[in-house]
Amino acid sequence: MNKRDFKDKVYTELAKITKSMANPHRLEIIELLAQGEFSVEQIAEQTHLSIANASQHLQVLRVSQLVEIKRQGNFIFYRLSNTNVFKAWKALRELGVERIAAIDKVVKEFRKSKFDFETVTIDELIKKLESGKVTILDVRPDSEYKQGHIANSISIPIEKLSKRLKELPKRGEIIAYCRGPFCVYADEAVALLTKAGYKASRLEEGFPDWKLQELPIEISVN
Amino acid sequence: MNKRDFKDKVYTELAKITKSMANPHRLEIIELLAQGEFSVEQIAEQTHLSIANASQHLQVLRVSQLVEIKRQGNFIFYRLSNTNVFKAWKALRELGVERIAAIDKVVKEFRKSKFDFETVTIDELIKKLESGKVTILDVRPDSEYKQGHIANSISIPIEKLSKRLKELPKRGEIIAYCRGPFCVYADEAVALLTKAGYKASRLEEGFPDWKLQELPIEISVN
DNA sequence: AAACTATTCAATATATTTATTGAATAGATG
DNA sequence: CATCTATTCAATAAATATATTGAATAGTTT
Repeated sequence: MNKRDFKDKVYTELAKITKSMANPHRLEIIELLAQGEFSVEQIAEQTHLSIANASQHLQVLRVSQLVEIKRQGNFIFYRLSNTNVFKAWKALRELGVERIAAIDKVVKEFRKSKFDFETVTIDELIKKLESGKVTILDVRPDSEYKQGHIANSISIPIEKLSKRLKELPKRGEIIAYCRGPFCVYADEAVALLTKAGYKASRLEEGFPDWKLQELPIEISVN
Repeated sequence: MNKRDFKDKVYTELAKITKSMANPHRLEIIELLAQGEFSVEQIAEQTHLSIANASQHLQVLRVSQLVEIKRQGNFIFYRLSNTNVFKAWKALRELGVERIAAIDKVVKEFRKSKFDFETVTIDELIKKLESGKVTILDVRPDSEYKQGHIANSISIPIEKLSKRLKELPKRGEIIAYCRGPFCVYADEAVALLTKAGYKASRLEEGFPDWKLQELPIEISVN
């Protein structure tokens, strides 16, 4: 094999992997799977795809080895095959937000139009935890919380939050978090909490970002 | 704008960026531009593309804002618009090498068939620099060396190495480096040096990886 | 073993991506 | 101002990606 053939092969393979990520639905699936395992049906529902279409996209990800499966009862559960997959998604996400004004604009405008609150980064949250009284609130669905959450966080899925407000301490500050920067559960939570008189803000990033930094997490067993 | 429209817009924009990277030639161009600035002609030559084809690929990268241009005399020079572009490429590269056996296999087989030497990682090089006598050798073309190189490295472009061996100290160890893990200049250098009786090995990563870690670098002015 | 269920496959039409060719352009040089 | 040169554009044909539909499959449950 000569030098040129070698390069062609390597870049072609790398382009295949990149192509397998280069689709809006597949990126959304990757972000979802960064939370844990999901069946095809769940993935289809969360991403607003038909089952057959979701399955096709999952096959693409599977061929390029970005996801793995596990059979459980009648269901097949998909998960990311490695943290490197999330790392690549995160790098693309950060490149996009920083480079493409359109993305930053859409995110900012959507948030401002509906919520307009300050956000807190992971670094800022770490500092807050050292000094003050902070309650960390996980507003993702229960199954995602169980598969891994920030240590000492409280789980109240967003759709139950309005009825379970009394579980939260009135004193101190509440930081709500969810799947990632494009997930709006935490925004909705902050809106609700602020209206109810709490001092609340959202974590800019999501649980997978926290986990990637090897910050303390908990997993529910059974 | 509702939640779904918001998500669709964000993921569509991110997929556009990802698509703009998802081509073997464009990935190769990105890795090349991580070394510095190049004219369209130079890019076409380095990547074995026709000028028109290279130009088209560069337009794709330009539209998605991954590269920027600068006019100088008759030439237009392209460069990466931001370190986030290299970060994304690096993340994809590492995902590929770790996930896709085909890539790792091609790289290992190509090296073994022609060279079969040990490699040194950046972390290992840092340790070596602290303890022993190490000569760092940059075998990239002169123009790339000038645009940035590892501090205290010696520049001998690969095609001149055989005639300039006497410039290198016989005592101690020589670590050769070039553009990145898929660049073979450093492999060729190690083969040549070993044959000439030097103790030599190549740096696994390339100059951009060293720079990204904010390790000491030098830039030639004028 | 039959029935059931979640998932995958296959076929199709449409849209997008790619390399090639040759012409057009914009800016520099004489 | 005319000429030159590096780069870009436009048109094309071939290849690849996508969503939809309905049928097929593989594994579970009864």
